[in-house]
Amino acid sequence: MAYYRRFDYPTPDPAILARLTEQQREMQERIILQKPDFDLKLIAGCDSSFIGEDTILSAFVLLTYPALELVEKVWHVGPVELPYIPGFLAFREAPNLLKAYEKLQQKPDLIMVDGHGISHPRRLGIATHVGLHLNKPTMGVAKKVLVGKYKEPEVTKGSVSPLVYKDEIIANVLRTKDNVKPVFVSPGHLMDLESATSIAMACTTKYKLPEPTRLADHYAAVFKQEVK
DNA sequence: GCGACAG
DNA sequence: ATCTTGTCGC
Repeated sequence: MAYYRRFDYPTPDPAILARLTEQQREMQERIILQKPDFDLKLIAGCDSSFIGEDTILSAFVLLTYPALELVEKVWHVGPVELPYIPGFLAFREAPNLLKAYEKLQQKPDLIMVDGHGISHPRRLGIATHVGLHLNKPTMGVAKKVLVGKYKEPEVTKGSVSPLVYKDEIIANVLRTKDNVKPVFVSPGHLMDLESATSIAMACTTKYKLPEPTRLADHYAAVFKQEVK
């Protein structure tokens, strides 16, 4: 079987990739990056985990802000259509993520997504993709870089360093815990880099991951066990 | 042409 | 993402 670059993923149909790339280019025109005008009271976090090869479980948690108390947690299981392809993660995971979102009784003012926002080759990381679909403020918190270069931030919590791509700052590399690998914070949609960075920091307690993402991660694992 | 590559 | 034990350091 043919493989995609150095990964063990089947080579996707070039025609399909061309279509998805075009779709991202169209969506790119609708991205709005600005200081959010909301009064942040409820913030959501989401994450997905896989159950087998082509079945995904997505979880959403809803927290109060700035107290960060859990008020709701939901999940949804469904099939995935595409293999993982760097740059096209949203087409694989967003559909199921959105179905889980619909199950929330209350809707958040902002959604923190695990993955990148505009720190993507075409500015369409999963956080931006989801924000455009819901017309809702979103921001991304990723554990690894996708594109861009940066200098390692100082090892103390709170240190930041810009992630630069094509002469533009597309994210902030944020140290959320002393001597622990930093996270990459970027605006998704209806959001700006500065706000995203300060909110990520405000949501960080004693762990590396900001609470919305950390709890979504946690419950995704818990729900996964219950489903099995 | 050779690497790099979210989850 | 996922497969997986012990181990080093704060």
